[in-house]
Amino acid sequence: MSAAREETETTETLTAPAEDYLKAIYAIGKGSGPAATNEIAQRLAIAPASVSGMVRRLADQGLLAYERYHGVKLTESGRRAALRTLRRHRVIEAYLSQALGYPWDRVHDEAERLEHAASDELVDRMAATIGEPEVDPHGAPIPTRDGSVDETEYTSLAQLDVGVSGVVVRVSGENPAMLRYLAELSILPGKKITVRSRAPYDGPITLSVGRQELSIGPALAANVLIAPLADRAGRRG
Amino acid sequence: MSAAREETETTETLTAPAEDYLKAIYAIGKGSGPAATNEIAQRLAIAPASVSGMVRRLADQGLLAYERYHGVKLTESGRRAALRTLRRHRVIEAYLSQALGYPWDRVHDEAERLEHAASDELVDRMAATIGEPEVDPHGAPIPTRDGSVDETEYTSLAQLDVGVSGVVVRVSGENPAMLRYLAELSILPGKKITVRSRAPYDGPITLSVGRQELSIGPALAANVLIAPLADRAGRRG
DNA sequence: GCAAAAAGTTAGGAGGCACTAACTTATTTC
DNA sequence: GAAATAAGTTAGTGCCTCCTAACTTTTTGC
Repeated sequence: MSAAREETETTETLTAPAEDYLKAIYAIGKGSGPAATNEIAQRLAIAPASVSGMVRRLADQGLLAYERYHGVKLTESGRRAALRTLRRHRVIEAYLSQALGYPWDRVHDEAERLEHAASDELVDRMAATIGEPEVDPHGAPIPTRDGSVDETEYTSLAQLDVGVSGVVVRVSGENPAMLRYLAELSILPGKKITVRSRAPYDGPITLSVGRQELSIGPALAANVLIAPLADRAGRRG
Repeated sequence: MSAAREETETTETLTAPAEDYLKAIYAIGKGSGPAATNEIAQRLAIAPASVSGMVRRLADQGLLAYERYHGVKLTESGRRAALRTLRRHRVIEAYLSQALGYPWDRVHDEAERLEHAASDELVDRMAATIGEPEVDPHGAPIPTRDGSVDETEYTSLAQLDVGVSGVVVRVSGENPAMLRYLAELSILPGKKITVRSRAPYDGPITLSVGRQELSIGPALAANVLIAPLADRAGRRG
């Protein structure tokens, strides 16, 4: 019977750290599941002890459902706030890339700061200017103004069976060096990929991209999300 | 013999409030003069007592020369930081206006937040995209990357003699309602204006803008900065 | 099912930045 | 030049967000 401590929920402006927490919790829980204190701490690169305090404050604002020792979940209001921030972030990324020629490995860091400063109006104007994009430069879906997102879960390249082909829909992870490397290999959203072989014990995965053949480690492959094509396995191997 | 407390001056990133203080001090001292505690407080809409503490911290960082009870002055390093922020602010205003169709009465508030979040690279890309503007939408000069600004002081419309003509170079002040009103009257940077008459005791000033004749109060006129044209007084009255 | 490990919490502290109240220093003004 | 006024300062708080250290609860592994 945890006392429901609601606050007047008046869409008071959130601080930048608060928005970061909500984004992290959303990402962990995929929008609805619970998030563990340690995981939040790890994502935000802060000490777990710091999370307890902040989480309590966010719960007091009605953004989180929090039960001591049992992680947190976003409330409806928290989810909305998280999606608003996510929309800002991704629209900004898309805008930086399309309108200002920002390199795809650097849009993330810039957007990470701007998302807390840009007004909704600015974000909407950016979106309109580049033709209301549906995904950011990494292929992540952009939440709509009214808070809905495509939450389709794609298979990662690391899980794809040998012989299967698919289209890269998204690259998760924001490490610039990794993004540059993937770009070098031409593993980019929209590209068609076929898994040629997979070495056991977490060995390298061989694939064809266009007319190139290359192999990458499973850690990298796990960041590449694929929409499988009609499975014509056996066509070759 | 005030002990010169220098800190290693390692261009550590400034907080948003710190940048705001430096901007305010720059604006008050016109880049070099001293700024009074009370005036800083007023510009930033905070209590004078709050200024003392912050000013000490900025002095400790080598950004200000501060002597108790005698106001502050920017150091060279402080001046550079102030101009960097000012450049960000004005480039962002110009970009919002030119690239995103932002209305001129609203660019200020948006830029006020973005200036603390945008990287130098972003600001430079914005500037390049709109053709390296030299002034913002209100006519304020944009500092260059290397920290130089046009510091010309223009005459305000309130001080202009009757009969004198000039071109509006800049509108100071950022009150959206005031800006909208000026736009309505077509008193905008680039417009040619002639002072027709001036009522005594701070009475209204009559002027022609284009083929319109209108009159405004001296408080408003003080915000309109003019580059006088060759003085052909007597051409009319 | 109980002890060890893992996860999560509180306690206490620090720095930034604001506030009010009370005090000190400068500046006016006669 | 001394009293009144203005300007500026310190003192004491509070909130936000982070930290480390020490403690508690939950989970795991045998």
